[in-house]
Amino acid sequence: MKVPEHRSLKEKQRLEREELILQVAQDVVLEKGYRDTSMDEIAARVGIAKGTLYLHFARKEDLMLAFFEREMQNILQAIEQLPVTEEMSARAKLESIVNIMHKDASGKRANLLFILFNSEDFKITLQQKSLDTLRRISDKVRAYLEEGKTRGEFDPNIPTDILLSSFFSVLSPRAHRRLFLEEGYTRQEVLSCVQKIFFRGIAKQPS
Amino acid sequence: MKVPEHRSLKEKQRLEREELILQVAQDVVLEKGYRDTSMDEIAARVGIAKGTLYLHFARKEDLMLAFFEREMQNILQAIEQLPVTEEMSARAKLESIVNIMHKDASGKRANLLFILFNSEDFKITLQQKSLDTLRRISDKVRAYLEEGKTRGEFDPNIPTDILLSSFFSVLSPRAHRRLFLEEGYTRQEVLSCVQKIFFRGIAKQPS
Amino acid sequence: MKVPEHRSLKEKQRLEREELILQVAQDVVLEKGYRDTSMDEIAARVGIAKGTLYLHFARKEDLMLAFFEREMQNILQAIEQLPVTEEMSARAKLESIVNIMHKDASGKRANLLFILFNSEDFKITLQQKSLDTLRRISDKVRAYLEEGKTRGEFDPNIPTDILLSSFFSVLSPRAHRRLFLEEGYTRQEVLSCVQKIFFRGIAKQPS
Amino acid sequence: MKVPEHRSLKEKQRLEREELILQVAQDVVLEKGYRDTSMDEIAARVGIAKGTLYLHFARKEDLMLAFFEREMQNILQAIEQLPVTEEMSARAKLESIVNIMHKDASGKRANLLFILFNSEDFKITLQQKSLDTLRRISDKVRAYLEEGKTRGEFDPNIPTDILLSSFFSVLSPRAHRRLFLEEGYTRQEVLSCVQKIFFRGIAKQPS
DNA sequence: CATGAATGAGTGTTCATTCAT
DNA sequence: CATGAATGAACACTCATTCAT
Repeated sequence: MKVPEHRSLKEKQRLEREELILQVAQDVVLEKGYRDTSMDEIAARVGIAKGTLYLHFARKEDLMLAFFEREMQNILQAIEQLPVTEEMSARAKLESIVNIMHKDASGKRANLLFILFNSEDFKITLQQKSLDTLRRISDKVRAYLEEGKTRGEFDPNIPTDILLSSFFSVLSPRAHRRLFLEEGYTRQEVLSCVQKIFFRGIAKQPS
Repeated sequence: MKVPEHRSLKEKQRLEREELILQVAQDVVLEKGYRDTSMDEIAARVGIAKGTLYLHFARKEDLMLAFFEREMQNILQAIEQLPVTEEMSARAKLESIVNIMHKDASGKRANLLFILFNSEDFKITLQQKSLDTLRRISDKVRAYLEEGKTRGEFDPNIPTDILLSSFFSVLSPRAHRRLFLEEGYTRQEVLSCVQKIFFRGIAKQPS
Repeated sequence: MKVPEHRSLKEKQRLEREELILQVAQDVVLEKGYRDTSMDEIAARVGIAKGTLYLHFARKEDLMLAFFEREMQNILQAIEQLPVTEEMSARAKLESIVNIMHKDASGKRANLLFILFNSEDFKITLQQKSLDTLRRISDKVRAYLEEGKTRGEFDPNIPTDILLSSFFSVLSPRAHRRLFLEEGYTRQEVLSCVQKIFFRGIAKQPS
Repeated sequence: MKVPEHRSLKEKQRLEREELILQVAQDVVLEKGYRDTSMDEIAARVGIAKGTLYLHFARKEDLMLAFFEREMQNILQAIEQLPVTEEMSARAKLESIVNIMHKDASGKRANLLFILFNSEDFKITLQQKSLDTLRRISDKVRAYLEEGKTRGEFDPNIPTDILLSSFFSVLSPRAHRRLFLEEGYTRQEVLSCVQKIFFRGIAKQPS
């Protein structure tokens, strides 16, 4: 009995520390970007030696990928736990997804994902590991878009690929960053307008 | 009289070289990204010494800023030279602008702007220098958006800031990159669908 | 009575483990060389914690020295247990020694000694600890060389030191490695030729 | 005329510096071995910045290879410039080669070659670059060994490969290091004895 | 003005060694 | 006694920037 407890204590501490590292790494990446985030700085901010960092993540890449993946997992889980009923419209379902993506109060999550997503270096990592979670999220959205088309909610003349691409580009929280940060709009306000635009835009046209 | 002429000759050569540097720098950035573009490589490709590069641009940042600015200038000029007549709808005018942004056959221009716009390092520079041209382009778009509202083309209930932000996010050529590169759509096809979505989305609703 | 037994049991276990460590260390060194053998890997292969390794050997050097010494001890013992009769020629005795050095079928032993003997790092250790066993082995060879001289087998005009040095350089199994590995000669073949050369070379000249 | 002179001046300085780097690198390698020789230390001892080192040699490997190759070239050249006449015996020719290999008063050259030759890391480099010079030297020796066989000087029953391997192992200056350094023998003395052993050993046996 | 050699701070990563548990 | 997490010095290599010529 003793050993398991002991182990799980250590394991718990390990996970806590790993969590801390991920948190710090996120902060630094948010401040400085992927390239300018050095393992040195992360270690220093966490308050551990550089070598210790490498005990948790064998490469800088892995660390970055870890928190990217974690965020994607969070999103995917939230999406999968969404209460979807038959009578809900496709639009309502997609709006729930948008809400999840924007939920993070500080907007950190979205920024982070965006930074990584567009980092020249990270893209390579991403391709190599071909993140499954990413695909599953986008498949979910695609499924709802197609559902909307068959239900007669959305315009069937626009290819689903293009709808998907548009969904992520307009509704991406990053896209409208400036509005919150500099222009004083609330997230809610922006979100509701942008959704309005998108869903009107893709709505099935009265024949 | 002599000296000025001499000077202006030199000045002309200087400008020609500067132009060449900017061209080369663009190519390299397109190939390798901001961070992986080294001053060495630019100098080598231009065929001048590295020191000479620094005679034209005191920092790497400045060089990058310069060609960013130049592209923006090109776009601004094209926008300003657009043949706009009174009877043209606001939508038609905005579509012309979108065309300009996408015109560049290879998509080079758009890629370039996007790379810089999202480069971790360059963002800082951009904020510091607060590019005037950028503002003037966006002012132009904003003006047309507002014109559309007053003309009854666009929904007056959506704040212009949000329309603007949406305009740039959906219509950005970069947003839909994957569709050309991996999914086999043509630029034209994507563009026309995305425009349809956007303009329908912002259209004034029948009361 | 109890405690000593207990102790000796523990002591026995300790020695067994030490033996195991030495075995594993040898294998790794043979595979990867001195420098690329990490304490981590040895510990992992033995199945103990890294800290435990340091309970047995305070430094990496010491561990390496230990198995070097052990091999030398093995060789020395084998040499000392050689059945030497009065009527055996000095040459026959020396040939037995050569056989011992080459006996190890796989050539492991010889490779190992050579690796350590020529390892940049290890040489320092070797000098500091000035391995006694090494000297005893070479003393044995020297004794036979001198015996050969007095018996009239070997040329008395060549200083024994030089004979000794030559003995180890020509007859070293490592010296002819390439011949086995790349040229397809058998160990036996090479050995017999090389011995022929050496013993003819040092034979007393007919006056 | 001016530019060429200028260039050749710069070029001369460059070569001088490169020479200095090679010298220093040799010294450090002799002191510490391949692995423990750091680029930092070489730079510091030369009195230049680390970056400057990399201006001359793009990798540590290249620097090491450069002076290895240089030494081999020196030896090869000396061998090729040897005055060989028809009536010279094969043995005489081979002795000249041995003399060249031992000529270096301090024995530095030989040590250096040996260190590199047996460095775990450098071997890889050597294999990749498959040093031509090395092969040409050994081909020269092999040619003389075979000449000796056909002339009836050397024992035709021993495969030339084995003769070659023995030649380099017995006659290698490194093999007998200890004798000079610790036992007080002169190079000349050792050399002459060792040659005697080798050439007697390989001599054709009276039938 | 043009050059390009020189700089040196900075990067990710490794690994022998220590020590609290 | 055994553990293995933590350390931190060390390494090869890069590149924007400077400056003597």
